[in-house]
Amino acid sequence: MLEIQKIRDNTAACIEGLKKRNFPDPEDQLEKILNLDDLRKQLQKESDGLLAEINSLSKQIGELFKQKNINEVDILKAQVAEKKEASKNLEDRHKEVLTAIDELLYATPNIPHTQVVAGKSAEDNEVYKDWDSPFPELHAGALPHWELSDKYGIFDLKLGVKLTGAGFPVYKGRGAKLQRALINFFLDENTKAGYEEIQPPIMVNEESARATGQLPDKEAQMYHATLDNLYLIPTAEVPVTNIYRDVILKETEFPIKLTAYTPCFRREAGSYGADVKGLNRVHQFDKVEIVQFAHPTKSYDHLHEMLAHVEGLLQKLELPYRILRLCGGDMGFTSAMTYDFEVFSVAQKRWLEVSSVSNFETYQSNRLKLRYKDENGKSILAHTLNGSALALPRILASMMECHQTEEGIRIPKALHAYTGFEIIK
RNA sequence: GGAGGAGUGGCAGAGCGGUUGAAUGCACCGGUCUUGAAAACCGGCAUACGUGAGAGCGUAUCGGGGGUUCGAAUCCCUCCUCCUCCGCCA
Repeated sequence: MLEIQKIRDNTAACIEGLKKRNFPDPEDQLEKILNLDDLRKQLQKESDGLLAEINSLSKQIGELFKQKNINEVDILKAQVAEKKEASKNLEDRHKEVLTAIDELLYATPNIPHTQVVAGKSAEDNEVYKDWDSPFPELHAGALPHWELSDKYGIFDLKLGVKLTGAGFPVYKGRGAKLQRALINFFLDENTKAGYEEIQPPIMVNEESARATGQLPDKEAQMYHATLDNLYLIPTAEVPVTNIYRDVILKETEFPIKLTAYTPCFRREAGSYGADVKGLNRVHQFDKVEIVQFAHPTKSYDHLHEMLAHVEGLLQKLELPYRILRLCGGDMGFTSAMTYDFEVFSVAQKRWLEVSSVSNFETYQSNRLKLRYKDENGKSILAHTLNGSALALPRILASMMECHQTEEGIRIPKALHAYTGFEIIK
């Protein structure tokens, strides 16, 4: 969530930023927050004063007891009782105001970076780096991945329906092996680039889900094990980022770079058509995530370093890609800047999103309470970043479609050592 | 799942109703000494919010939440976590 101090110091810039996202009536929203914060300060001042008086009276009572001056004690006790009543009321109001502020902050998205353009939807995204070579030529009768899957027996959605429900694919044979190969390939590449491999739990508690912003507003996106009040993670970002919840780092520890493979679970109801066909949108999928915790002055350097890393992966997979910088309206709620990677599927004649790399600046760390000490010993919020490197189903689909030949699906060279085969036929 | 024990500062560990935000040791930082280092000695060393130009002051926090009391790290309730024993089990 946003820092109130930042809103106070840069109100105009915050309003500008929210407008880029088409956030309705940002002036009103921020004003409400600031007014409530003023009220909060005033209430705390009153409450602290009252508590100080109570504390002081209690000490006096202690002294009087030692002196066996019981009559005086009763007078002071009465005073304390009175002040306590008032203090209780103040505290209740204080809590209410705090809750109200939180609710408003939860409902306010991150301020986009100044370079992010205004826009309403995907059409307004900037092409940051286009694919400038010809697209690979496919043979006549090239197929979309769901038909290729039937042809070569790569995954089985109907079987998933039998076992679980729609959107839970079953991978088979070389398809399953390819999944495993990709996971290992990505983890190895990420590790080589300096990311430490983490194997986190794939269920998290409420506190973790709250800290990375899945709760309260995106509750319906997550599978919830109600008996134990645990949530299946929608992305490794949740457990991995929470490793640094309530942590104060040393400035020298930056940057912290972590990578994790996990299954991801998303309920995402409400889409239809080509968007959800085949592997385009499923409820359970595998993803290798990269996460960085960075010094605020360096976070954009790291963002671009992550970009270059993901780009390298796509090159090794020999896929035609482009990089978009998302406009304000298409960016995620918590992001300050996001780049999307898209692979062009000649078979489907459209771009498929395969990775998203974002800088959250302090939006996440504020809720996480992830800070570092600067040279003056002051606590400063760190920046958090993450990206997919990479998500499996979309990549698998892209590879199937882009590398299909009349003989079968060609496996890019970089993967041969992992798959043990060079073609799926 | 059952029975018992325990959770205090970065770590270890006192305190078990009244100047205890918390002894002591270790670690860490600064200084003295030293050619340098070590040792020794001196000093510093939690977080958040409020307030103040600042020094500082106020408030809250001893696993989380609630309660008793004029006053709680200390008593009570509840939840969580860890340890020991029994049961079950990949």
